[in-house]
Amino acid sequence: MSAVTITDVAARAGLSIKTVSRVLNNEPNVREKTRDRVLEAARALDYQPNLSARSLAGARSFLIGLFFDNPSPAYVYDVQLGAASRCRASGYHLTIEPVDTQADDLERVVRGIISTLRLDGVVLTPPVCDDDRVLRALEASGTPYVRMSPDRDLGRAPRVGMDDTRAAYEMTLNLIDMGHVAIGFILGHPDHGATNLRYKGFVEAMTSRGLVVNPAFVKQGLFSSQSGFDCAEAILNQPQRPTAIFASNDDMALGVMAAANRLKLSVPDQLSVAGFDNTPAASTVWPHLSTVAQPIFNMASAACELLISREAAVMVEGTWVSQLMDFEIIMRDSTCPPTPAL
Amino acid sequence: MSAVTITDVAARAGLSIKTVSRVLNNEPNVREKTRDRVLEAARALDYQPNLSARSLAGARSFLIGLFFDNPSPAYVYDVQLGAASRCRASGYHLTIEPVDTQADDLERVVRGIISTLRLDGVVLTPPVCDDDRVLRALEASGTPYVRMSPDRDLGRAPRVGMDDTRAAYEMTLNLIDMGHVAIGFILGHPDHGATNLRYKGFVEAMTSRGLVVNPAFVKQGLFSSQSGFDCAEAILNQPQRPTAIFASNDDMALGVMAAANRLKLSVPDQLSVAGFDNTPAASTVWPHLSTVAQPIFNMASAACELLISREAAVMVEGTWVSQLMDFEIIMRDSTCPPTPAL
DNA sequence: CTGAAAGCGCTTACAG
DNA sequence: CTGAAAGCGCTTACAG
Repeated sequence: MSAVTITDVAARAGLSIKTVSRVLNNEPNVREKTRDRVLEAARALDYQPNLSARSLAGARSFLIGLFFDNPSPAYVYDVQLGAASRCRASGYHLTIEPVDTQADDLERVVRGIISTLRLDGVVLTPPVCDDDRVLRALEASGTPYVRMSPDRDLGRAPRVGMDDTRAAYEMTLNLIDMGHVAIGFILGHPDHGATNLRYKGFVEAMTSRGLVVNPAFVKQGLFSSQSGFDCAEAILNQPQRPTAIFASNDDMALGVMAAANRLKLSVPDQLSVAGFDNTPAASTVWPHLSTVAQPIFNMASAACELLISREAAVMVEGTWVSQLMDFEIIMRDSTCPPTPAL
Repeated sequence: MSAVTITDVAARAGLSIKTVSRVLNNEPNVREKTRDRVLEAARALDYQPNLSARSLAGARSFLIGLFFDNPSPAYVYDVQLGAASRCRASGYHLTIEPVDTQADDLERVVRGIISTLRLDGVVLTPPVCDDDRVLRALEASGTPYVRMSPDRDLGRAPRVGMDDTRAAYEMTLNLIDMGHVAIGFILGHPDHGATNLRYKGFVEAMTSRGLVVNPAFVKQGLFSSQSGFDCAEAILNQPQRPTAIFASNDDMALGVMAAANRLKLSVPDQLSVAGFDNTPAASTVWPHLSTVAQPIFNMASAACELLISREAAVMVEGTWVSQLMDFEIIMRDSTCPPTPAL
């Protein structure tokens, strides 16, 4: 039962608790020698500050909240690892709050969480980051928050993200450089902001290399595996076929591979397939899927960094901080140069 | 900025803060009328108790910790949903603590977390639940904890889990009832307790129906997709082939399907494949995989229940509480009756 | 059934 | 550069 308090440390060091507090909080105006004495006493006693006491007395709770609502588990998991690692480095802890963006009482729930926990900051993942009720509750309470990859209202609050357009652009370029000319594209869900950004990158890459986007090879999907399957069937059941299909997420790409299978088209020899997101399934499926890895871990840890440093709490020159992280293009076995027509 | 405190509520209700505290904590000995007056004042003021203050003054922190180390994201995600929902129902919150069971300073890290946060309880997922250093740190601090599906030392602490043997037994029975007689089995990683339990269920089901387990159809896997692939190749490249293969987890089952594909065996017509775990990939792959769904959400919420009710804190008749939850057998498209030899 | 006092372990002003 | 006092918002004994 460790009941070592700041008083014990002060007694052992022969100093006041205020001085101990100063050292522990890295405040200035402490003599080197005094500092060492405190640190040594704390170590000897294995002192651990009581978060509740710090929180009650001070302005900080050392708690950061992560709000999410059912995006993919793998996404949430990476977010948590990134956020937790940044938090731990500064003595913060992460509380997770699954919320239901469909719920009527969402605003009340969020308000309750914020005020009981006195969170120092909140990280919002899609689609929670685009929910007006959540943002309002946060703003009303004065709780700093950072949005990850928001879709709408980009200037409303601090955010971290990646450049979807450039990523789609580079993936497309990879396909073109392999020799593909006829490339199909499957759009994501029309409600998601990323859908247009990714398509834009695809079109820009094609255009930049003097290739035309064949409208018969572009279909509207919904980000689901089934929609990828349906779109791929529609594309591949035409007299003219593309030699590659770029689906704007991995789930749809898996559907494309299934459709190719059904049509006895072998991947990648007869059809190259590329996805986006680098989900776990991408490296489980056969052949392994070429895809774009989002910097999820880094985005989450950057979000916490902004919260902990309090950069997320202040506007600079009328705008909120906004940070784009580097993605990664991962070429695996589902793509190869097109087989020359025999 | 909501700064409504218990004092405000007391003032509005014309009562002392002690009485307000009694009502809010559901303590006995309060007149019905008084209770109503407090509740109304609290509602009118939109009062939210300050967790830090409650925690500092009282014996509880209203914080439950979830420790995990890199099992599958989908597993962790379900655990979190189950745990968080049970916590929220009682005004508790969940902090997540990714830990590294390979780390040298694991014990120090765990001790630090426990004492700064003053956790009311901890939920441990595999493999953290089998790490002696973590258990020791928890025990030394007197923090109640519940283990989810532990492998070793089952009597050491409270735990929740499922009956792996019976689940494997029932899945095997399903295969047999479809008409399969020659059934292959791929074992899990030798270090995992579930490996033997699942195999036991398989053998018992075969035996109970008077079928023999052909040793040539049983291979040692490692729970990885690649190991499933290798084992399946070994099994299927023999003169005699089983008509069904039961892999003891989904990852290996996906490897089996890939191997079948490579050998031009169509699933399920020429080979039925079953898995275990109901991972997301199981319902993404084509054909959808028949598998066993672990009651992960329920296990996690039961674990929190035990912590919140404090049942996890006391031994009864020399043993810790232990709870087995119901699993679910999910038959999808990767299994069907064997095709009669032509 | 209700309340006045003390105290949980820290940090915040304020002195010196 | 260091410290004594007050107080954060609750709950814990203890009275009545």
